Amino acid sequence: MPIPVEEQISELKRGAVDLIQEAELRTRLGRGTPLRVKAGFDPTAPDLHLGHTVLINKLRQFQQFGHQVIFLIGDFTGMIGDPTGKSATRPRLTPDEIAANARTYQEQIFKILDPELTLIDFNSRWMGAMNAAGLIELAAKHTVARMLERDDFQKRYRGGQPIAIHEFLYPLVQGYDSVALRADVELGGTDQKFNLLVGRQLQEAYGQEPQVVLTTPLLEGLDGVQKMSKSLGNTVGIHDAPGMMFGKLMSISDTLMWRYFELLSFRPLAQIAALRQSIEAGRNPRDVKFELALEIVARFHSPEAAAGAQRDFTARFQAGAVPEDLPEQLIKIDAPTARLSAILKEIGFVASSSEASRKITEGAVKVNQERISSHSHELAAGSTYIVSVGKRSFAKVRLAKSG
RNA sequence: GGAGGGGUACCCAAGCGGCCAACGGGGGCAGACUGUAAAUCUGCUGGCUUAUGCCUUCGUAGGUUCGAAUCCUACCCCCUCCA
Repeated sequence: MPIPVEEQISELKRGAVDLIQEAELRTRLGRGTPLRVKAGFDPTAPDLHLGHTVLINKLRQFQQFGHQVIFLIGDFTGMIGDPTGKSATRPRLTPDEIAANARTYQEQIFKILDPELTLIDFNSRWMGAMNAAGLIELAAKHTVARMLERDDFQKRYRGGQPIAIHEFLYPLVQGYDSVALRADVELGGTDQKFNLLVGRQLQEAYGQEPQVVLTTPLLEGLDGVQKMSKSLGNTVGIHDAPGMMFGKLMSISDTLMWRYFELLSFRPLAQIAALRQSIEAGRNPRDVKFELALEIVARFHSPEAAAGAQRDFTARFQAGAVPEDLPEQLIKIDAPTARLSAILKEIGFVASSSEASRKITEGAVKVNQERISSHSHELAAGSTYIVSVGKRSFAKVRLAKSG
């Protein structure tokens, strides 16, 4: 019943950047006992997007091969703040906040992971109990020279930038987590590579077999160039509404679509290769993109929601229809009528009434499917309108006189 | 400590007394074409109850002037070279 080792390895390597060491992984898999697979997460409020799910998808693959996933919430390391990248000081979280964040994580990750094979743990469990002597013992197991091998430490050291001593503790504690958990494998993004390797070294120092390290790439955002990140506004959030999620996925380029298939789809590689061939044979890439969008929306919502999103999408863009099920928004105005530009601003379609004016000039604004060209167009209280800016922003608004 | 260069709108970057709400590029948004893709073309890209009107903006605070992003003074920050 165990899945053949080579089959596991080829699937686990899919989309991965580093696998250190492949031979060690092969040996461990060959023993036939489930591996303990660890990945660490911030204790801060999770607001996951598809970029984060690349790693979680990889955890899922391990589970499908019967391995044990340990979802480690770094509530202790959170006190330090990972110095990787910029060091925005983190506010200390209370135990209640941490517990709440852990629940949010569960809610999100169990759309991908199997709860039966997922252990959620907190590193404060062992780090909170460690005393100063233990910490010194831990610190004695690593050297400054090795620490300075890390790219950003090296740059800062060379550049005369300060490095606080406690920043060295972050990789040490993260590495010690692997010791405490007796991890067989640790997963992380490519930016975590150094920290993951420290885990290997520490396990060795503590007399354990060093963990296998597997890193996953940073997913490109919707623009196809920069990494997916909230601050760049190129994300697909896993809480995005079905229609929104579907639309965003349809808007990616054909090239990027394959990257998403590789890293986000659960389809076997052979099936993806077949999809590629079908396009070469003349199939419309849009239809293949539909398949991707359907799969992802179904994962985070439901197959029905995905099918609905596709119908809506088709109706909207191929037949020019208004989206189904637009929630009605109630806008209170204090006069019998209100200027359209003010309403557009009110519902957030434009940032200012000047922008609203520009959009009207551009011919992007419609009310009840009619293009509006007057800057002083008025909407009346007591009526309901479908207003839209461009092809993506639609709203159904009902105006009511206040007071 | 000494010498020099620089801080302009989301980013880069012109402008160096009025024609500057500020060239150009990037990014973004919209229109056309499409497969809501890409590529391409076009327009827009401070704010204000659209006004050939008003208000705010060119590191910060003052000053000169009819008039300053542009000149002067002080201050803050960044970079390069020398010691």
